[in-house]
Amino acid sequence: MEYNFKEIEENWQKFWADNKTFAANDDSTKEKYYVLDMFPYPSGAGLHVGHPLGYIASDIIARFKRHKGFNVLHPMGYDSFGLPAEQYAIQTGQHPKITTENNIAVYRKQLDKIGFSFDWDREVRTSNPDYYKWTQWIFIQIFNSWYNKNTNKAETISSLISEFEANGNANINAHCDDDVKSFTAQQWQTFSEKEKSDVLMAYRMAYLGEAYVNWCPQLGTPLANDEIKDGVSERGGYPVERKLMKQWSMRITAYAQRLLTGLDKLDWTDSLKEAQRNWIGKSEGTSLKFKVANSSFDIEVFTTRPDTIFGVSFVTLAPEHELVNSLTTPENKVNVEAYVTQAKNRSERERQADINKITGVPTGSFVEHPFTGKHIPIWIGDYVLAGYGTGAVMAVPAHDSRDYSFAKHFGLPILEVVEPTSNVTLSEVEGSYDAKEGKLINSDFLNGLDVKAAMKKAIAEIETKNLGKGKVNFRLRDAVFGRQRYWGEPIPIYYKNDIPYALSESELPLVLPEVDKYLPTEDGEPPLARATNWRYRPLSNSPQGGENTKPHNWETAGDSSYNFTKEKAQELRKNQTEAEQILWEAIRKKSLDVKFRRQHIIGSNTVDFVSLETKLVIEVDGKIHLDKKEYDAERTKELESVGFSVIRFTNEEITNDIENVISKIKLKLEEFPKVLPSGEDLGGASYPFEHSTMPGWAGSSWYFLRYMDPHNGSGFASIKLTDYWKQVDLYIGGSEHATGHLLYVRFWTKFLNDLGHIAIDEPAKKLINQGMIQGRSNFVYRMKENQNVFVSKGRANRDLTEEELNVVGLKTSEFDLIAIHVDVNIVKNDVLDQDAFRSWREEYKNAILLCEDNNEFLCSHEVEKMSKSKYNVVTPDDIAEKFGSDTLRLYEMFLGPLEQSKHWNTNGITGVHGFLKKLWRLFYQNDTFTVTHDEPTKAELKTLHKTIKKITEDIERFSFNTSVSNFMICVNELGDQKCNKRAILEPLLICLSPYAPHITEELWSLCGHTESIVFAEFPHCNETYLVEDSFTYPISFNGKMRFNMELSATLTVPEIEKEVMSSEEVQKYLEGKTPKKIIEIFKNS
RNA sequence: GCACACGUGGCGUAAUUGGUAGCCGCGCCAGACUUAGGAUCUGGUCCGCAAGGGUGGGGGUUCGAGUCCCUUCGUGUGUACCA
Repeated sequence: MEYNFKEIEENWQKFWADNKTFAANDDSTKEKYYVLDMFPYPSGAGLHVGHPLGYIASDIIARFKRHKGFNVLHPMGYDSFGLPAEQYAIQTGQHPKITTENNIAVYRKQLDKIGFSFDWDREVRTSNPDYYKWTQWIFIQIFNSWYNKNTNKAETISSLISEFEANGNANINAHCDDDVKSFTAQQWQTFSEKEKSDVLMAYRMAYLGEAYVNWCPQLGTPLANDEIKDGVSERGGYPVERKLMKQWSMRITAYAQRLLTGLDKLDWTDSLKEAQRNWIGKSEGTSLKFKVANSSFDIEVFTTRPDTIFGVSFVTLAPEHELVNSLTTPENKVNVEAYVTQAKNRSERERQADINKITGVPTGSFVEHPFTGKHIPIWIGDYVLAGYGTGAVMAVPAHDSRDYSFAKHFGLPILEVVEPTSNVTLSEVEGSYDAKEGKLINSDFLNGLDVKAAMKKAIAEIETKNLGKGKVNFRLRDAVFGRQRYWGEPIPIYYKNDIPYALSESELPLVLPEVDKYLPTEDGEPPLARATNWRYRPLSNSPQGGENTKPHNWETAGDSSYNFTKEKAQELRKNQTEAEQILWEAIRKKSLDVKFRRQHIIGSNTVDFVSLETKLVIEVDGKIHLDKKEYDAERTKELESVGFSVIRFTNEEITNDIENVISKIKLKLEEFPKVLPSGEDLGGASYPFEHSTMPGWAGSSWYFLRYMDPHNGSGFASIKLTDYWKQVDLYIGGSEHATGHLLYVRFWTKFLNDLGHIAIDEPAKKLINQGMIQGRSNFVYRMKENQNVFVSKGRANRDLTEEELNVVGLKTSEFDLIAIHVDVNIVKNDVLDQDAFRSWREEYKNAILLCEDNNEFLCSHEVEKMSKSKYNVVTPDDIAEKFGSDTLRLYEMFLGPLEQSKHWNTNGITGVHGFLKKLWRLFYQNDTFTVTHDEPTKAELKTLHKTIKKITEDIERFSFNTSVSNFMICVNELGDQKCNKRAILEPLLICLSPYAPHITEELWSLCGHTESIVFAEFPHCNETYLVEDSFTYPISFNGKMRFNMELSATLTVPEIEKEVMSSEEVQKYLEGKTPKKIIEIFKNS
């Protein structure tokens, strides 16, 4: 029987889905194993063959661990907020929600086809209100926290407030804004609410602050540093400029040191850890004050080379430095102002472009050298960054290349203070001598010391003289958290009298509202400002819901679903039950002194009766409610969470004794006195929400936790489950997230750990980067002279024949060619399918193709990124269609080491497919399935156990390409042995099943098993089968192998040596000489 | 510029710790079965007739180096005025 992969794969995929084979168990005695994949953004282009690479690898591990008896958590979901869907929405008006849902459907279909063992019941989507409710909740925790440097932890803001109330901020050692003024407890008490808020803002971990941001006008949003590539936006390639904006930011810098030291205990790739280290950019140095001559100002600089203090020949300030104006002398005023304006407007891109262009102006002021008292000029230069260190440097041109270029350009003095110790002399050094090696010269008390000693002495001297102190600086900046965009999580903040307040937990999720357009408003406000009536209404004192006001926490905020519920409510009002009718008349007649509404919408519920003033809900439970106890309880809980109380009556109670019911209601009303709107809230005052949304990294910074408890309605994940699943044991993802996502997720994990919400402080124990798969594009050459003529690659430089010249319509063979992309799917091994080419596009229908002598048309090729526009996209679906998913899985692994980047090329795929066919054939004889119970031979056992050993080792070191080879060797050997024995083939199927799950399930069930192979125990290697009777020893002379000798494996070392030395061959190579040394090497020794 | 990674047949690659370089697959060559093959199967395939030589180049450590060290060239990735 043929290997019918299509049928087999569809059947087993259905089986796994129907039986929920891969559901992880939250309550298991098995050891847990958590394998996580990179969170995909569902783009419109769907998956190409590069995407599944990591997923296949992680799936192999997940399946392997199941065979090894682990309780495996292997989830998948979508990072479904993001720019592309929004850009598409702007262009087409299509709601990003719809685009996203469609894209997800495509992804899901593609993923299912590859046979991944995901637990789909745990799927999460960051754009789901159920999910982002908790993203918002975490934001509020961060907002309500400050970083205590004494405990080296984030703590809740209430501890800070109590300290302020008791002692002011004198004893507080916090990671906060630099310019916080000190105040006493008495002063704190006198502060207005706004003042208090402003002070707290300087301490909050999530804060609203003025910051220079990388503003991208085209995208209408600021971008984080890691979203900019080469001075333009990573997405779309738009220019980026610097802009001072009020922005939500996160104090990730508080964690800089912990993020750095935490790397040491992580089993992550070195290159990735290195990238994070560089990004955090710790540098130890000294901050040092220079007194400005004839003035009371000091300039504080940061330097890593305090030893070169005597080499300072000028001081440079960043154009944004706060002292620029004060230090500029009248005669320099015009120049300085012009320079500062120009520098401020210079966009990031311009700065990138003329990186070597040196600009600057003198201020006319001078500082005094702290040791010599000499006057040193103060300059302004944009090579000094305002945001790093103190925004000012002491320039030592002889020993810093940037200072050197600046000094050379403006003719400033260069003072040499370090003499190299190596064999170069100072005069031989071109430019500056930056190395931290050498002896100090021209440096007073530092003379003769080497650089290290000089640094220590200089710092000591600086500290005794109270000029400054040792200081550590980080390159890492606080992370900008606000995006002026629509398709993201709303930031759960509203403004009352210009003071930002966070929503309370019960008011979450703050659902993304509907807008008419996905563009900024005319006033440049973010798209959310377009949402009419989207304002905060305090729940405690204003009418909620109803026909005219949409509740602010209306789920999905979709008009359609709101209208649906509203219509439903109207309908119910018209079709009241008998009991409802009786009660309605009663509560209206009996003057209860409060106004009731019937069938009124509160949140996502329609309640039977409600008094909005007293927040009392009356529910009438018909017969149907007998089976809906749980639903009712849930509903009550929900209503209570937004401040309502609920009283229930059955139909019978009402129809039998309405008086009793009314008195019960009266009693209840006394319990809950009327809350009348008062003061500024009278009439249901409302406040504007924050209009910016969260960045893409918000939702992805904690998704690994949500998978542990994806349906939890009362928390982001229960502590019981986060304690059980703990950390991700293996994460496979691309290195492109090194300085973005992977840093932020570590930050949030540490934060949640500080506050005691989770027990771990690092998200993933082990991390592997899968390499990128690049596309391979094909080109055809088109003649410029005659656009209808295409020339095969080998003909490009060859003259045309007489006949061809006629056909083409040229007089001579002189022509120019341009290469144009051609769909790789109509090219095989660079040979063009000519018919397919003609039908590919209308304009090529009558194309003239000048071919090689064998009538083939050859294309040229190039390695490029896979993209639609290059016609080089190969989708996993194409491969699965032609060869099956098992072949695709094996082939992607076979391509090379997981971490290496590679070019997509299907040249070898037939080999892999052939292997599966060979495997299939082992189970069949003359078209009938035949496996015997015969005793396996020694050779067969050796083949099997050798393979088990190799595969186990390979999987454990993530060497998937070599295991595919080993499977091939095994099947080749078993084929030679004509082996069809159950005792051999069944263990082999288990070994192979993580790699090729469908074919192995099929053969496993054909072998008579009724249980899925997924949980079959992985076979163990029995070393005794690997022992040999004899061994072929290689004999080397001077390290070079010359010949082999087969000897019995039972021989002892001296016996072997005797045998070898007495052999004729050895004598031949020795040529009568005596060997100096004889070395025997043994396996595993 | 700096940091990291990587250079092995015609190609993708293998050689876990320094110990027989080239496994497995593609491609290619030859053969079998075939009306036919882009199907299937079998055999061969680093270079050289051989001795021997071969892991980008040069040097070193070692009895022995693809593997370790130095240097140089090339490719890729990340980062960029971070004082």
